[in-house]
Amino acid sequence: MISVMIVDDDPFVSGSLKIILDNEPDIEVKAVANSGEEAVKLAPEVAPDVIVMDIRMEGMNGTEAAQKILENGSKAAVLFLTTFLDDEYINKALKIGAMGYIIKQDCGSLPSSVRAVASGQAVFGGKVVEKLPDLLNRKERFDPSEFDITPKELEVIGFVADGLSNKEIAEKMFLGEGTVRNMVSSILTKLDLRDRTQLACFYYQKMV
Amino acid sequence: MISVMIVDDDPFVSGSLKIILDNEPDIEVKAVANSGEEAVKLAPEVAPDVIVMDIRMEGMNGTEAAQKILENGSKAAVLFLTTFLDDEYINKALKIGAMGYIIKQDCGSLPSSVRAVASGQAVFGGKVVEKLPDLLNRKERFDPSEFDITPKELEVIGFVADGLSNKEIAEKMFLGEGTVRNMVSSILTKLDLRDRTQLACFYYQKMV
DNA sequence: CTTCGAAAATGACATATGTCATTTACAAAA
DNA sequence: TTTTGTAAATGACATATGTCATTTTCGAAG
Repeated sequence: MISVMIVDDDPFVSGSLKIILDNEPDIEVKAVANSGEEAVKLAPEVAPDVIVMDIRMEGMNGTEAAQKILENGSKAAVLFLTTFLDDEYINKALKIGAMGYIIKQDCGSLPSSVRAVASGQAVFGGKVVEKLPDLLNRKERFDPSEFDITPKELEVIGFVADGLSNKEIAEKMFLGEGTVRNMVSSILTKLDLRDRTQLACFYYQKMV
Repeated sequence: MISVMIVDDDPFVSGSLKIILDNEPDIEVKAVANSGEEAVKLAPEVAPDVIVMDIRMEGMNGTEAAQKILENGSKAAVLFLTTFLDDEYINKALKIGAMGYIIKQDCGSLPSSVRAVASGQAVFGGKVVEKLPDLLNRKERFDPSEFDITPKELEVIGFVADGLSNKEIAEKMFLGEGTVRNMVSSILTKLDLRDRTQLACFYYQKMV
């Protein structure tokens, strides 16, 4: 028997979820919390196997609540429900160790998702997983040609973003240190940056 | 009733999987293929809801076979089995639109994973999902207390990673420039880094 | 061959940076 | 009160960095 706690600040939603899950023979809804705060309070005494939680809530939101709960030593698998496909939320959810992230709309698959999560697998809604490859492959939001960045300069940028000094870059590229210095200078001018640290920041924020 | 096709070049494994799945009342193993090539052939006539496939196989491997099958118009949800945690494979699997990626070892959860996949959710083995945040944004968890990083130093790190100079940081924090300089120096020593650019890189790779 | 132009290199310079030893300020503990 | 520990600041120093003007190299175009 899988014990579940439901967390949603909309009573209608949490009620519906309870009905859906209680209808399953091997799932039992042990508690329903109407806020993140309440969930944090209830979690230790209820000790559910799975927490089904809305990610958007008034007051303490889902990720915050889940984080607190997990910090408090709960071994529950957290399954987030959301109406939105928000990269931010996905990232946060993954970071705090959530075991699932599915879309409210397809609540028909909720029971099987709960079971999978309870058995230690991670579950993501189909639409969510479609986004993963893009996130994985770090798409560039930056077009080097727009700024007249040459291929060699692009290489230098990469090295700077690896934390290498001009001297080290020079060795890697078989160039003089002064040359690299000039190239960095040229890059900074083109990108309107001040120093190599800003260049590294730019790289991680806009390029990678 | 969920129809399944099993693909594994090890007859013992595919046999075991068949037994496990056939034991479920709502799952039916319609076909067993012993190679990627065979799977590609069988898929159109079997038209399974779910394909449970080993990712490492002689000849055509799992991702290649799955790609072919999906290209041929199959609407099956592909659930990969693997003994390894290989970033390469995860990436490929996600890219071609696989709906699951779980570890052979925990085959106990296979039925619930199959159900979840069949209902349109994506499933990842627990160990796999632990890797996702890193893959998603190259961030490992970093515990400041491990390195005796003080809260104020943490703030400085953030400013450095915004590309601010020591002077600018000093103004923001109402400190002397020299003080900030010392703090940066202290941080670099603690984290075993050489300069602020490396610190910025560290921030984007390990923190945030 | 000569000319041309881009890439590479050099040298000089000002500034930012990182390290270190030392001092000051200040609050908590004795 | 004095003592003590820590954060903050200072000053000195070597080095790295970024800018700029200039020169060299070298291959392609004439």
